[in-house]
Amino acid sequence: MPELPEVETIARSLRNPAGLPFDNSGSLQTRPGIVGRVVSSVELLWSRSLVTPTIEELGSALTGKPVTTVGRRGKFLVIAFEDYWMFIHLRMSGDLQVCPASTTFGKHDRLRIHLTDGFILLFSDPRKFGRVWLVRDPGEVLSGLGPEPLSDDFTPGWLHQELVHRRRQLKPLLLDQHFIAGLGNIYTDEALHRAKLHPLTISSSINAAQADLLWQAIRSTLQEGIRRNGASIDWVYRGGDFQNHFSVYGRQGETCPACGAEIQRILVGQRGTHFCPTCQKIRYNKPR
DNA sequence: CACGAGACCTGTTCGC
DNA sequence: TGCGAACAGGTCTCGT
Repeated sequence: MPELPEVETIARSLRNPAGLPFDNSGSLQTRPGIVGRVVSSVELLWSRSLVTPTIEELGSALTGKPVTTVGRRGKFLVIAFEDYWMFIHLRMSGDLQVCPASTTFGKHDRLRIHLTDGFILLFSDPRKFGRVWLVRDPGEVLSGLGPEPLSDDFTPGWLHQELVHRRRQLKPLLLDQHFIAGLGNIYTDEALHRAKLHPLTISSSINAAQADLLWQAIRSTLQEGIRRNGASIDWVYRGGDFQNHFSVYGRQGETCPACGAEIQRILVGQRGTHFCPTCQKIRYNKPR
């Protein structure tokens, strides 16, 4: 489910003392933030959800400790304590929310962190792909991640150099978290459409102007996703709105909003890939 | 180095 | 209605 904008939305809601008022649907209560709240106990319901340390060590490390800050790095949620960093990756189907302590167990609950003033931080995950780490050194989990696409480290010049430096198809390259941290299947397809680049274009063929367009497309797509509180599709609903503004993702057979041509769906590296065959043509600028 | 296939998982939707 | 297949927002590992 979650890519950068969805994780950012969750991080903001956990940071906001009043909870984030997602939208006007009425189906979501505002959820209180967790910064400053103190851990009273932890429960692990699916052992593989916790990578490190053991659940006993997790409990003794955190009991009595307040949450100091909440953030995000790539698709990782970051929950900081005095001497420890907790990282949570939601993978395909994970979710993180704050519930009243009286909330009964859900079928998909994986980790419950009880807080002293009547709330539980609940990690749930139907598909069990999500993972939680508690470490003293953040590099243990985050080393190897590419730059944050919304940070100042990420520039058109850097992007062009890195694209030309490799010889890979754009779609799998943009999905590679070592290259850029945070893009997933939805936002990659949407960004490539905005940049008018075919997903199978070889990265080394991109010129500076195209790299500049791609840079802008990545930034604007992610920013719009965040502004709309992320995208929610299928049975996992979290209040985001971006799913109603997709240009290509999941729209195979429908018309391109830019040109009216029929959106195509192909498989690239086992991932469904959506694009407009008219707007996004492969051009070889540097054929070899 | 780059790519494809398989693994890890459960739930929903689609096609016959 | 039933049932198997296909598909799902992610990432890792292995073989070529």
